[in-house]
Amino acid sequence: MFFLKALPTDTMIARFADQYAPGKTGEIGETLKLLRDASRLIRQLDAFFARHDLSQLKFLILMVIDREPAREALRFSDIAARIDVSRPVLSRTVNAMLESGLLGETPDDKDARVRHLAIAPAGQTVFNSLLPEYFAILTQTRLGDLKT
Amino acid sequence: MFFLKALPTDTMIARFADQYAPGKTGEIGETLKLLRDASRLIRQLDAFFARHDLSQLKFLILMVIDREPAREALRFSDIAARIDVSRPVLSRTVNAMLESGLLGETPDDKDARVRHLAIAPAGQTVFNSLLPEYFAILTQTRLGDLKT
DNA sequence: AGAATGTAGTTATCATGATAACTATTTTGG
DNA sequence: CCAAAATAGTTATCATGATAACTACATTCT
Repeated sequence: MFFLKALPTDTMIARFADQYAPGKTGEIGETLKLLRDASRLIRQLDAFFARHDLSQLKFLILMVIDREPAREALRFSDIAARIDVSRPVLSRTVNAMLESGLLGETPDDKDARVRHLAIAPAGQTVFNSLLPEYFAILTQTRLGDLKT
Repeated sequence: MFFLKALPTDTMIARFADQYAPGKTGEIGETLKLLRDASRLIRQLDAFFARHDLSQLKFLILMVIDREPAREALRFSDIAARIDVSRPVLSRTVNAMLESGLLGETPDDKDARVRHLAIAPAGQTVFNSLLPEYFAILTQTRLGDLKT
């Protein structure tokens, strides 16, 4: 993600927008500001995960398995249903996490296509160790509260 | 961008967060919601630009040149100063826009390294034609107002 | 003047997102 | 029971973001 460093001033927005969305200058400014703040937060999170040889997606995969109360493992398709990412990317990422020992895999007895994916001990350790800073970043950097 | 489809419930967040950021459950939930909504808006914008053979970055480049009141062209480094993107990506994108006729280039008389980049007629036409829908997307999809 | 430093932008390489088309397996329906 | 359709996941290819290291030109300092 990236975005404008300096947002358009309301005057600029009005110059553009009055013609197309009259009276919505303030609303557009608000939305642009939130977009920019979101892009900054995403960057902070990406940098944080990269420092720990992880990525947002890998972290989310650990999270959706971990947060499932009644189940030890999720199927590939269950993970896909919970995270808004394309299946090929999920496939690639899950394989990398199996390689690096963050996840473990068991086959299905009934259906040879299905993969059951669980958090491996190393993955649980990493996940637990990152949670505090993850929440710290989320609470420090409230969207919409950043200064312009 | 991508994100969780279903956000963690407050109960889940509390289960994770109370240990690390006690009492901040609501705040964390808010931030996650905004992040998710931002990621959806970014997707909508990306899809919109892709339909018109453009990208967010190309559109922003046109915008920062267009919005400069006193100047016809900006230097490469001026554009880099206004958009929060890496120079190599900017370089690649500007070159593509020159190729496709959205931008025009003039050299600097004093400094052979410098490129002055202006919006070409075709670029101006495209930019003007996309503005209405761009603003429509920004106002329709207010961040934080999307339903969960 | 000429070496050293600074500045403008590029090249090379990688990471991580997407879609389209594919293989393999299971289920369905005549 | 077997062809057709549905489902699970992968492969191939591309788009677009990043950093590190580079080239080329300009400026500074002795």
